[in-house]
Amino acid sequence: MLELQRIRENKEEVIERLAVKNFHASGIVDEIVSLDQQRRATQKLRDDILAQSKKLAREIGRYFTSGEKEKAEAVRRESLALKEQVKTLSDELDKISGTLHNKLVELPNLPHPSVPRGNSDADNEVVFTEGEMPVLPQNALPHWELADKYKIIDFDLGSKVTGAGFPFYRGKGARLQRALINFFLDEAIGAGYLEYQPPLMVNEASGFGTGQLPDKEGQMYYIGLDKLYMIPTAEVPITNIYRHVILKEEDLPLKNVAYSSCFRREAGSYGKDVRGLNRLHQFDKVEIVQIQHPGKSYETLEEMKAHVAGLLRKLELPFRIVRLCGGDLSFTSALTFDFEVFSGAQKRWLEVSSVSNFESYQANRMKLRFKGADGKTRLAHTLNGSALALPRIVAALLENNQTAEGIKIPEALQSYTGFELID
RNA sequence: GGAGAGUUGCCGGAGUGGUCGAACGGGGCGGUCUCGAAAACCGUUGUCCGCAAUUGCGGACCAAGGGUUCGAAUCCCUUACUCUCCGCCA
Repeated sequence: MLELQRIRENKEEVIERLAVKNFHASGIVDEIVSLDQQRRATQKLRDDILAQSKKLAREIGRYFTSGEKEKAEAVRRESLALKEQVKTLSDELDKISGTLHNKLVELPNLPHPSVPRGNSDADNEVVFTEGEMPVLPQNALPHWELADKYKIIDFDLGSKVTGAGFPFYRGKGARLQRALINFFLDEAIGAGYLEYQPPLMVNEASGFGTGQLPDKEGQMYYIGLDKLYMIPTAEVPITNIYRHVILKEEDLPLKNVAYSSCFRREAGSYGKDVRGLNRLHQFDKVEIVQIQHPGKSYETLEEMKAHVAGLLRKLELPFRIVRLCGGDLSFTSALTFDFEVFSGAQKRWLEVSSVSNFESYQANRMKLRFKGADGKTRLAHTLNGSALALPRIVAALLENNQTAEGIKIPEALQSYTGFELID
């Protein structure tokens, strides 16, 4: 949620910046500014009458205690008239505030000035590339065939037991999952992150806090009986730890890491994008989250990028970093860098991480603040990044490391898997 | 799932209709004292909104939401959560 003051004071800039996200904001911004004016005027009216009414109530109290019942009765009648007015004005104020809030929540976050214009992932800007492209033989297999060949992932069995997009990992496939999770967690802990194991379901307030609700309601699994949402990422529970919290400035930055399964309905996905491990309804991910001082959040974004790059380097995967264009940027993000690994047999780049700065957008929704040295309370900045999501890493590892003898496990991972080869 | 009790400020904990934003204790911050520290003593201590904008004024907030009343932390209703006992259970 954008800060009202910012909209009020920089109306034109807000409209221009949102245009980069292909969001036409002029109408709604005008409405917001006008609703805000109405709200303030109405509150002034109500508060004045309320103050008067409080004064009378105290007077009645005093007359009662001193036994002057007739005087009390007279003032009571006077006060009764005010009551109606207060009620009317309060209802009006609630209505205006509610509408204002609903409008405010419809506005996406402002993109950072460095975000390029564009409509889709085709317009994203490649900012960095590293690693050697795999040279595979003509008959190289895509990962879903390798998974089947070595009997390490069973998609059909998942379909039978649950549905499409819920695979079983088996034998060395299952161990590889565990190894990656532990490797990613250990790396994050080494970089100063505190490990959490979060709940896999969250309530509505948490879904709202990080911005999944109401925007992406249809993308989450919902347990109606208990009104709980399956988490699409650990970002949701981990960031919401700080909902309605005022931190101390010296506590910043807070660095948390969590492994969790993630659940996504992925309504509307189709085709080669969903083949094999490319897109699943349930997958595993290690997520890093930071709460940072507004003046330092972009340094932190760089630090998080460096962390993710380090992981891919250790896994010996060729990768590139992409700056998302306005059209591809999420609703809540100000600046996002995607990490993509090259999957040799599919011959395509697969997104394995998304590192974002949300500035104060999520913090404003969940009222996450910190008290500065000057005693003033300000919104903090929130950031998060996948470090990393497993399925596409596994896809790239399988495809890129396939040999006649089997699939080679990168050295950094061998102490975690306990084997060097999947055969 | 059944029965009962509870949810108050940074923490503990009073307060059952009338200046209660809230006693008292602890903690934090500032000061006195001291070479310094401790102790003691004094003062101070939340968040949000609005008006005026230099210190000022008004309103809201005692789990959340609604109701009764001139007036509610205090009474009523709904929801959430916590605790105790029983049941069930990894």
